[in-house]
Amino acid sequence: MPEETLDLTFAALADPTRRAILARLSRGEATVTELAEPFAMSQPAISKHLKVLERAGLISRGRDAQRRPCRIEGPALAAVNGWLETYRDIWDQNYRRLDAVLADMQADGKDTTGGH
Amino acid sequence: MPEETLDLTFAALADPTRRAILARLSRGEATVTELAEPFAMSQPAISKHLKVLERAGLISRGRDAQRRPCRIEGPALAAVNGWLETYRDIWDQNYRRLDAVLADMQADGKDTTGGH
DNA sequence: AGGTTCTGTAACCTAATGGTTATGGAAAGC
DNA sequence: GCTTTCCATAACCATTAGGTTACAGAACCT
Repeated sequence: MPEETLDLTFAALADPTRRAILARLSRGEATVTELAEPFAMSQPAISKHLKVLERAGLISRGRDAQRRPCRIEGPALAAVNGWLETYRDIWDQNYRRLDAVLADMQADGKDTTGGH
Repeated sequence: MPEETLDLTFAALADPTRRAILARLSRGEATVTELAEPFAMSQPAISKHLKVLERAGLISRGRDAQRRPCRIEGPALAAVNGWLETYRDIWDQNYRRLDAVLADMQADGKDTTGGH
């Protein structure tokens, strides 16, 4: 909701490595080394990325002995969706078309949706 | 659709000034000076922000004599929504759970979750 | 023609970003 | 107890980002 949170969230999502990490986490929890494995990048680099994602609220970290399993967090993504919703009439063409259809229906009471 | 485009789009959205510009443009076209007016910032700074937004495909610029009217572009925002859609089951679920929690709290203040 | 308005570009500065290597610490395994 | 595994932190480096001031150019207005 706050602007500053959106700053962090969008900034976190602006990196392809971090989006790939989220894609991986969307299929279940994973440890840092598991997350680092697919990338041609050092482990500290991944740790930094995870810190960015955590600060943005996009992931959280638990504890399993030495492991630090990461889990994706929904609310931050929901906030992005919330922001995007305010622009729905702009990007969603179907929404405009529906709007036009509803306007037609209200104009003359005829069913313009049935005769495709 | 391409990863690189998402990079530019998310990065563009990570700045509050640029999101404010988009909010302004969502209510109609505006020139550079019109867009710069609300901000405690120089005009070249706004021009830079507009360049970032344009490179991200979030706005386009027309021509009206010396004016360079800016218009918001839907497809880039639709791309963000498309990316977000692949995570809908994640943030939507949490949304509902939060919703349920809030409903419980508002219902009677009793602990209906069966816990502590 | 000359001045004003609107906008983009260049040069510059500071701070943040994204990567590295080196190191250290906690917990498991032998 | 010693080693190994997993991870974070520190120090450093190059690049990018966001801001500034100064300037230049195009189009309008006398």
